[in-house]
Amino acid sequence: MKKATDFFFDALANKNRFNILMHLRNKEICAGELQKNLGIGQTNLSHDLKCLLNCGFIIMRKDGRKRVYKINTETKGLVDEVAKHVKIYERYLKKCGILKEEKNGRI
Amino acid sequence: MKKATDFFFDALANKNRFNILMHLRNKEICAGELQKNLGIGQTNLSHDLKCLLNCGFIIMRKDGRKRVYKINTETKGLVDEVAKHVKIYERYLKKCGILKEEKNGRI
DNA sequence: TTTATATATGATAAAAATATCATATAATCA
DNA sequence: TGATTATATGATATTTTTATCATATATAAA
Repeated sequence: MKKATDFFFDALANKNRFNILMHLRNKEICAGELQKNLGIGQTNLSHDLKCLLNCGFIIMRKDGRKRVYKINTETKGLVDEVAKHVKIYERYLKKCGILKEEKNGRI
Repeated sequence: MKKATDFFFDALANKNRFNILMHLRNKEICAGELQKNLGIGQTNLSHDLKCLLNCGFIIMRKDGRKRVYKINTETKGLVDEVAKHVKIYERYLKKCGILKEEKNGRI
């Protein structure tokens, strides 16, 4: 049985979803615009936004036929914290040797 | 090409690896003891410890034929922060509906 | 009230991560 | 030195995650 921490990382440790959060750090954006900015396919984006929404990381309001998304305060704090840590450990992470260098690639 | 953030989550968002960090939050432990406490297989544990070590999240010292591991300060801060956030969002995460409820299971 | 735009849904294919297996090394002790 | 304990390594099987496809719905405008 999965625990809250498992769900937390399932939600956050996804490239597309984390990118969405990064983009929402300082402004509200509608789905279509996110799609253009991030280059995520429409279907994936929709699934990912719903996930983030259901998890409570972002909030949504309708504006005509668009849906406008905004990050919530605590999540913004966490995303900033993660970004900070990534910067600190960047050089180690990139030469870990256990984590795969490329998607689908050899170490 | 993977970026630092991708490696960061590859390293941290792994159940075993995050559990190891949780266990190392307040004390040093050797590999064998971690194995007993966490119920991870020897091989996996070894791979995971090496990963965390290479990423700079933990440090190691040899003690006879044992290897004793300790979390570093910044990582401890991050792990605590994550634990805090998991607590805040727990109820939402568990009923996301997009994230799978069980490994290998239906939503 | 038909058409267009914006986004959602669910099934499955494709890709990636994790666990397991067999074996290797390193340190200590008899 | 040979045996034992503690841990590491690399290849591959297994499982899980992510992307894609086909289609649906919701809102607005013509």
